[in-house]
Amino acid sequence: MHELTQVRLQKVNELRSKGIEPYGGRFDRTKFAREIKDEFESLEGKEVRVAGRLMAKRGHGKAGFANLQDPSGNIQLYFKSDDLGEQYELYEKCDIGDIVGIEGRVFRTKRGEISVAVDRMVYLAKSLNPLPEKWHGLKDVELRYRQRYLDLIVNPHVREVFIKRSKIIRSMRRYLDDHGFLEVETPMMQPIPGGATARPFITHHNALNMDLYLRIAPELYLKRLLVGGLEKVYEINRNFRNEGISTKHNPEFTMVEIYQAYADYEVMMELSENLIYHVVMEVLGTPVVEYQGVKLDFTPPWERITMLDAIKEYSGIDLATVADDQEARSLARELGLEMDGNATRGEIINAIFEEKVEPHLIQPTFIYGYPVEISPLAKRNRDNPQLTDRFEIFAMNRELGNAFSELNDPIDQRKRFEMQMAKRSRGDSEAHMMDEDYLNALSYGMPSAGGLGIGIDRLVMLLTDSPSIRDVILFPTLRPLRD
RNA sequence: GGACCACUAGCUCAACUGGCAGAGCAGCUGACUCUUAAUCAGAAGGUUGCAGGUUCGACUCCUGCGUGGUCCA
Repeated sequence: MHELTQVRLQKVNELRSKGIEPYGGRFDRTKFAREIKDEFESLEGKEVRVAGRLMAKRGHGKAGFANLQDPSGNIQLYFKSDDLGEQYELYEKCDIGDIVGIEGRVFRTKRGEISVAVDRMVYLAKSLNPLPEKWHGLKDVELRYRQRYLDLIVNPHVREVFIKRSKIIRSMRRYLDDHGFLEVETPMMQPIPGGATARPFITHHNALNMDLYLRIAPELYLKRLLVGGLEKVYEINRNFRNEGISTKHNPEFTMVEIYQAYADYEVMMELSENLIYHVVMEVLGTPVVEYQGVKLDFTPPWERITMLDAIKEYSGIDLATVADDQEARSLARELGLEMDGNATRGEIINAIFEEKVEPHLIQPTFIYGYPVEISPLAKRNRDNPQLTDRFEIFAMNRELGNAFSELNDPIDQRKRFEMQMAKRSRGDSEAHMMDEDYLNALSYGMPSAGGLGIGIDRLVMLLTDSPSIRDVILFPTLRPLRD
């Protein structure tokens, strides 16, 4: 045990031996720090009760100051031996980091600082471990993630990020609720993981003696609800993907998925623009977001461009004339792209897109017309069956959302699953699995529909100017510490 | 998975080309009844991420490992 902790434990014992409880109970706060400052004119001279954590202490012999931090901000406390008598010892025994309840009178110091002159103080929690440094805070990123509670105590900006995250999600919910969508919850543990291209986590149910997968997406369950007649549904919750960790990927992350019967992908484009614009305006009060020094304007309408046109525009390559897989592969070789020997035309188009176009997509943009091979759940385009009525939202070179006209033809859906199964048998562990139960649901008739998914963490990153996804997830996935 | 970088007191950081491990904050002792990064005086605090190696001598050089970060796949 550290020496600093021992000193504090000793203080706990001393307090107890004097009949003072270091870990108090209920304390009825009457004012927040912010309120005392805002309402000073009417509060001056009045009694208030505040509670929070002591963040600084400045002693002057028979008087002293401290700073109290509560969720609204900071307020200075003034302890005076003349006022407190024997209780002044409570001040002398308190440490930075202690959580206390204070009763006192509001006043302004000679230097102009609005303060509370303490008449009574109770310990609500004596802190045993020293807090990080008051001026520089906690900088070590590893410690910030492992001990997020410390990060939240000493780095005010971090608190703001997570408050903003909460506001973003609340705003999104309210918008969807107000537009007639029903929030639902579908299984996080699924017998067949579907709805995305990703490797799942596996877990085991003992009583049923069966393996279950943590979901990679809620999509197939939400579409079963469309079959069931719930025509406008959404779900905001966690997905789990068993893949690498980066500044843009965490194994568990939050998505909103939205489905609307009788709509299509164009309706979902409008919904995307309106929803995100609404959220940005409500949370930031301006449609222009500055991210890492770049200004992003979310005012609708956003640019819309097909994947093939975007490739032509940014690389000069015209892929419309590339007819089959064979031709696509030789083109990929010419471009120096490392592709699997079995790569299809659609996969190669996508690879070229990622390489040549994505780095240019800064402002919010809809890329639409995705190849059918990489879109196993999307409806084919009427005029070009090699493409689907699918789009992705890009901003700041990264994918923010994914949407399409939902494939509701059970025969075509079976073919798509079979194509995916063929990829699986060639060793692609990310390819979709066959889901007979889902096909059965489709066979009862699923209304035509548009579906949309938006990555909440990535949206929060943009709106909070956070460079890493770990800055917007309270407890990002980390390896446990070994002894 | 690969490359590169980081790891020194509770926290934030120093330590030249290999030559006595140091400062600020926090903590401790003392002074101080309007300070606010309070001030002043004093004492204390270390397995330099871990394990090896080279060397008269390693925070520093080499190898392996751990954790984290950035970039790439």
